[in-house]
Amino acid sequence: MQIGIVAKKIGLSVDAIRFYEHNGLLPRPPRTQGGFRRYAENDVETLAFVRRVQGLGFKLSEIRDLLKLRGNRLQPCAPVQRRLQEKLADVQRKLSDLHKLEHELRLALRSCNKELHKRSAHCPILREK
Amino acid sequence: MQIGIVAKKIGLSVDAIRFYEHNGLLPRPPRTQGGFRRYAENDVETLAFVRRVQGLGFKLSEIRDLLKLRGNRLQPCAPVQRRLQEKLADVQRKLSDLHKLEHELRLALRSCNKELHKRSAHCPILREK
DNA sequence: CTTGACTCTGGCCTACACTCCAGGGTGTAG
DNA sequence: CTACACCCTGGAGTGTAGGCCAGAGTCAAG
Repeated sequence: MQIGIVAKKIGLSVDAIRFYEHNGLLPRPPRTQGGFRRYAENDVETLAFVRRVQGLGFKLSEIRDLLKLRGNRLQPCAPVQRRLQEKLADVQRKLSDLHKLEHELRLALRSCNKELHKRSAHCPILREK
Repeated sequence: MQIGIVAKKIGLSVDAIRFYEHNGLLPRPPRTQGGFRRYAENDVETLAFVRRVQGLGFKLSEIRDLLKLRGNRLQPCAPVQRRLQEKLADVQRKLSDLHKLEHELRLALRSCNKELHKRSAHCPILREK
């Protein structure tokens, strides 16, 4: 399979696939005499895995790490589970930050609303110390 | 006041202040004969404003925009309110995305847990199609 | 053999908000 | 007058995940 076919199958750009190879997320495939990359089904699965865990919020550098585990004969769950838990904790931190931010924004909006009722020309957000 | 003093007062780096000036978030201040920037209280307030709305999740380009409103004699609340509402909508979108992600991560963790109970050597995350 | 679609490499570009640096000049206290 | 801390400019670098491009080469079908 040449790179464009793989790209279409997986829904990635050709550039992205080459980028993954360059960054160690996909092994260098054999080449034709002319230098074209020749991929096998296996590579498609690897790319599918990459997409899947990317969808779980993992960075490419973290995925590279997961791919090492995936390459082992023994594929223990525990280290994967640890990474998932860390990621979950990250997400929860972000959620909590965003909830705080949401609260701040609501407070700011409320102070604007009061000022609108007063028909004042001075927005409290712009002036507040 | 020279730039280092302002930086300390506000809790910004000297570089950041120069960066803000360069990007139109702070007016170019008068200089000494030798070329040192001389800031007034007003500039400190502007920087404080920048930090405050940055804390509300606004980008520097958006803050530049808010600073224009702040420069007006009339300081109408309505446009500020509109921007706050847009920002709130952004935050809510992000919250919703993160909630979904949290859910996905929990599902993944659950499948790992089941496998651990089975004492299997094959992590479902690594193998799952 | 020709055509047209595909692929190759290398390198530069994007957004964001700065940080860090070299090589030089300045301000001020003692 | 001499330290020494501070400041100046311009430009490069950081991380993330690729996008886009030119100029050249290759593959497969007809």
